[in-house]
Amino acid sequence: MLSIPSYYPKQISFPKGQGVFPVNTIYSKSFFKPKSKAETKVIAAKKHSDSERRRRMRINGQYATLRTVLPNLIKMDKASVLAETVRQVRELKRAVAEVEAACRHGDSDECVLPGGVDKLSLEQCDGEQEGLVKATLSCGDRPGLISDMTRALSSVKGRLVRAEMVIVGGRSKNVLWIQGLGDGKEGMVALRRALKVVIDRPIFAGLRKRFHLPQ
Amino acid sequence: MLSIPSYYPKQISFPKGQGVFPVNTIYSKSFFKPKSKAETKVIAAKKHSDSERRRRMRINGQYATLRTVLPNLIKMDKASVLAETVRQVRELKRAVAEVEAACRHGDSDECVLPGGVDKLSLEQCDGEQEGLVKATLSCGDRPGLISDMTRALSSVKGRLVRAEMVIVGGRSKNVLWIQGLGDGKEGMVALRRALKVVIDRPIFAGLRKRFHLPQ
DNA sequence: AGTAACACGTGAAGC
DNA sequence: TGCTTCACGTGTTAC
Repeated sequence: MLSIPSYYPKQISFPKGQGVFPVNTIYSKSFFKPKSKAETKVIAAKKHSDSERRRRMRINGQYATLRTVLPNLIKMDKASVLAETVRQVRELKRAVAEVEAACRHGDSDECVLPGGVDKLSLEQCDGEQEGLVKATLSCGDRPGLISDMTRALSSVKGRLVRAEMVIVGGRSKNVLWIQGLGDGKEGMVALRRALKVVIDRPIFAGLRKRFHLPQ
Repeated sequence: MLSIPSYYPKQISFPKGQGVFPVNTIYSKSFFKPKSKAETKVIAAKKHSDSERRRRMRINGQYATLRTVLPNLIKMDKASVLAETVRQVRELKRAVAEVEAACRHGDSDECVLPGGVDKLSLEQCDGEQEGLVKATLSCGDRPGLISDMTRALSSVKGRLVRAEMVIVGGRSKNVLWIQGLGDGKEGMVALRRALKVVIDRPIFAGLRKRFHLPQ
């Protein structure tokens, strides 16, 4: 534990100019072009220590940010800040993994019905309506499933005229009626492909990849 | 970017013992009790630089751990490691918050049915069975809801003899028949209190508190 | 007192 | 070559 020492740089602690030679921030305003060996050395040293100070400030700035991002990090020394960060990051990753697992197949005792198989079928409705297609898809329910379906539909030409959806036992069954796909089979193909993506998308695929979560 | 310099401490870089006076790890095995000013000074300096080295090792050890915990941190200099950590931690927190929000009320377009109000009602079954109580509770579905109910039931005296559960539209309706609560109304009161907790529990309350998530 | 944490400047090494 | 990053030892401050 630490109570933020006062010797922490309040601002930019500017050069004290205590060198033997006149040295300023621009590192060489000397009019004598042929600088002496000693002078160049001092200038280089100054430059060096300056950039080192900048580096320290960069690092300490990130420490400061880190302290604001995660709780309970203020008043901790650097080593503890890092250790606590590691701990909390692990916890966060575990949390995400757990939530994901919970959303994927619900609680174990919640699986009263057999898992079922993901299915997708398209069907041309010959009847009163012209060019009406009925799409039936069933898959595991997940947050964002309907959003994904909406997005998929907006990527094809037709428009949704009716929908029936039911979620039970952690699975989702959806029947969609789409009109105006076009005459050829291109519309059907595109629709099938788009909906296939929705069905096949793993839950939180992005999260899993981004943070190297298990499974 | 950085390609892991070779001057990284391979192992414990032990004292080189280059001082004017014999100095070892125990910092003073000198037989001459009245240590000279100079000697104590050197010993103190050694001690100081040693503890500083230990501090550095502590910090660098945590950097190493951090590099293994989060992806894409290897081959990054310290400042970038911290910056990337900040970025990824923010992303993780956002992810948890999003998932939580998604699980809390589903996607906005998923709310085709009115949200409904959380309800809990207990009812004494007068009939063939002795001391049978029917509890009906409906609330928003969430991961762990059934676990919570199970826990709640295990905390009261009676035992579950029958249950009906249905989840639709992100909401969960549950009817539980409990037997052996006891004759008085204490059993009913306890059961109601336990189930009330289940209904009122916010989703992922723990996560939210632990990581200071918004809302 | 003595310990712990920090900033600083410097030499070394890699690109 | 210069620029960057690091480890190191030291001076300083706080408890």
